[in-house]
Amino acid sequence: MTRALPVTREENFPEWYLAVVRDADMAETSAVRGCMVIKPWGWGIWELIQADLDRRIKETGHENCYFPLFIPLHFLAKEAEHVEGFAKEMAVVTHHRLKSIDGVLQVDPEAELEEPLVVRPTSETIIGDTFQRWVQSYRDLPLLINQWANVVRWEMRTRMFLRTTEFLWQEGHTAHADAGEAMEETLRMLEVYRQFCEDVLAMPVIAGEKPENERFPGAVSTYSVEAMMQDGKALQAGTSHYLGTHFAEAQNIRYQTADSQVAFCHTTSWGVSTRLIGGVIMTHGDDDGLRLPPAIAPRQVVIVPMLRDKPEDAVVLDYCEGLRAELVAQSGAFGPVRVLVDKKPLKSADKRWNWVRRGAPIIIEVGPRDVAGGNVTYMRRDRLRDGDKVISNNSSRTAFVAGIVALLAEIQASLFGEAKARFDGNIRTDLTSFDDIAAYFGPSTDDETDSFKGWVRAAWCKPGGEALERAVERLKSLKLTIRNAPLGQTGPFGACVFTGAAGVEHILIGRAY
RNA sequence: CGGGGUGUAGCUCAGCCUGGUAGAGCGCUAGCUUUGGGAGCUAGAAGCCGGAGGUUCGAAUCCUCUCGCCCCGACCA
Repeated sequence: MTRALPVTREENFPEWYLAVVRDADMAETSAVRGCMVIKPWGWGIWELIQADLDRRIKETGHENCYFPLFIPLHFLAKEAEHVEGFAKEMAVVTHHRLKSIDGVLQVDPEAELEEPLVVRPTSETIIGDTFQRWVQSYRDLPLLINQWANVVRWEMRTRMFLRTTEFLWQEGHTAHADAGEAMEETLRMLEVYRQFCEDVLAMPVIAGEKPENERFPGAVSTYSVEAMMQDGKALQAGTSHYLGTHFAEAQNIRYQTADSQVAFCHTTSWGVSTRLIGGVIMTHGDDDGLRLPPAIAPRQVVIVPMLRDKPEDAVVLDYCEGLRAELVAQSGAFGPVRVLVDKKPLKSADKRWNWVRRGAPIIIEVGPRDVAGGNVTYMRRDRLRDGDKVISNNSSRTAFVAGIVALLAEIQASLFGEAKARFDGNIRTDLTSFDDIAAYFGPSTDDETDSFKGWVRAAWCKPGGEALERAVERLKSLKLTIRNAPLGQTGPFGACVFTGAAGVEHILIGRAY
């Protein structure tokens, strides 16, 4: 049983994940603790994610801006809950100069800033400060802004793509005249994320509201899209917050209404990050490496010429180039087909497996026999093997070119279908008491290689305050968390799994990243 | 910040107990063979053994201090 990775998902899921990141050439650790170098293949995926999502953000009326990396310390002090939420994980700039002292380069003690600057963990405060100047009248509303940026959160434990000290994201920030509009915006962007995850990343998610204890610091309500990884754990793939007037009051974002009253704006914020790439890996990856949905594959078709350092090579290369030209002229839902002829002076078998690990949706191998017959011999990354044997598909060149757009769409759909079946098949709805849940998930262990459990969908009475804390503590003893309360629920609901009282809605419970 | 582990070639690690001045596999480079599939053989390049101090004729190895990284816990997109 030979696979392209040194470790299988079954053997050790966390190690498998790291092996994919490394062997698919996506990213590597850097000299800076917790920060990663995103390599061309990983970056190419991110660029495609950005391009598609950026279009969706603009289509819903938003404009891009850029705000500073540094935030004056006193900005954060304004919203109490917000500070408390982030205080423990901030990078702080206190000096502006270095100096060589006794031949050692060090921070110049005389160059201390009057007020420290924090490196943004998120930009609510500095954007709020700007909005306060931009918003004067109801005619300025709604204000719909987005930015693509890096942010820093000084995390104790990091994991490539899933949780890094510095990460990349987009953060949308909007200001509205009233609660209704702001809530509509919050849910609109949540729906944009849901569609994006499913249609582009081929990653099924459930959109819902986070329980009180999982809210964004300073938010009135927080919503998320939650994806299920292949080890059964949940990944929060995107969030959208209704901030009420909390930030507006803290930062004086006010406007004059049509009848000359002064009112506070209702604001929202929403974001997705490079974490999505981690979600793609753990949704679609297999024991041969990454499998990329064509929509975000930097190269959808890779042509590997079988070169032998002989004169015949020229004919093979010509054929490859001709095929490439015909393929890139095809265009479908994902734009013009992205094709690479891999001419690197490596053995063709090595190149093939490199592209298998990277997850290129279609890998074509061209030898003299294909050239002579006008054929295309290719592998589909979504259906690579039959048992241990690699499946080799054959087609005439003309038929292959004519069918490439449909084939890519089929691969996109098949990856989604596979993930969706696993997702739907692993949400238990028949566990109606906490004891059932405890028995199902078993005792808490430190071993991350626990068997696949998926999630539980159960009714609860939506307690708040201390009652919620007690429920959360009980779940915590099983390493479980409440992921969200799915939107669009209809009753009736059974008894609350925590208290036995009448349930008011369903929540999703599972282990999480 | 608590508990555990670990730093030796690009990577994974052996050597350390019982001090004598550095090894393997993979990768890399070159040559030859092989050629519808993750090949074989031969030769070669590559490490002041995390850092500082000490013991010693002599330290990767023993002692002291220090730094980094990994795993587990508290925190999180």
